[in-house]
Amino acid sequence: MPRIVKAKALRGRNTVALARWLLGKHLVRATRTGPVARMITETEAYHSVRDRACHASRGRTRRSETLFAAGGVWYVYLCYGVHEMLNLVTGPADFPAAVLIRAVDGVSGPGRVTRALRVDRRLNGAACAPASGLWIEDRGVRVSRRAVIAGPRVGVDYAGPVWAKKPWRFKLTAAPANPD
DNA sequence: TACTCGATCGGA
DNA sequence: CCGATCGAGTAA
Repeated sequence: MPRIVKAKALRGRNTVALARWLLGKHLVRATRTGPVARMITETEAYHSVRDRACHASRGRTRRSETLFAAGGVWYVYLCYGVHEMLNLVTGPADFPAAVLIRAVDGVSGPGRVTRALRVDRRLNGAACAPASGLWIEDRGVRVSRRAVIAGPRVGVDYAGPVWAKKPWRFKLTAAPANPD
């Protein structure tokens, strides 16, 4: 049976480990007709002010403020003036880190994920919990180590070779087996 | 206030 | 390959 992932689970572990851990979990969106769940299939980690690809690398600003919250809230921002990007803030308070949801089952691309689930900046700073209408569930999908491929993050060349090359993007290579 | 550029996507 | 489209960040 589904277990709602609580904020506490997002505060202790390293962001990179969490990005991998989130694969196979379900992103759940409340709708008029009830919750819609999509399995997370691709993520990227953004970790600390040192990470030049992380929006917090320029310090605590109006936009990056959400990244400094304690893990368990959503960070949603507009990219290229067109696409809403959905991130899950991780780590303890005042440590800026987040995981970008790049794809869910059947929906490839971060801009498409938010469009499909009707997510926009109104959810920025909101809790990852049923109360906000957007949360994460563990539905028992098991993801083996070799079902995951790690690679460099997409579209962050501007961060310089050191950070652009970090293998902090995680993707399911094949559909993992479902329980039951 | 005046720039520049982006954690993307869809169409030429 | 290129345009869309707008807000954040920076410089001034």
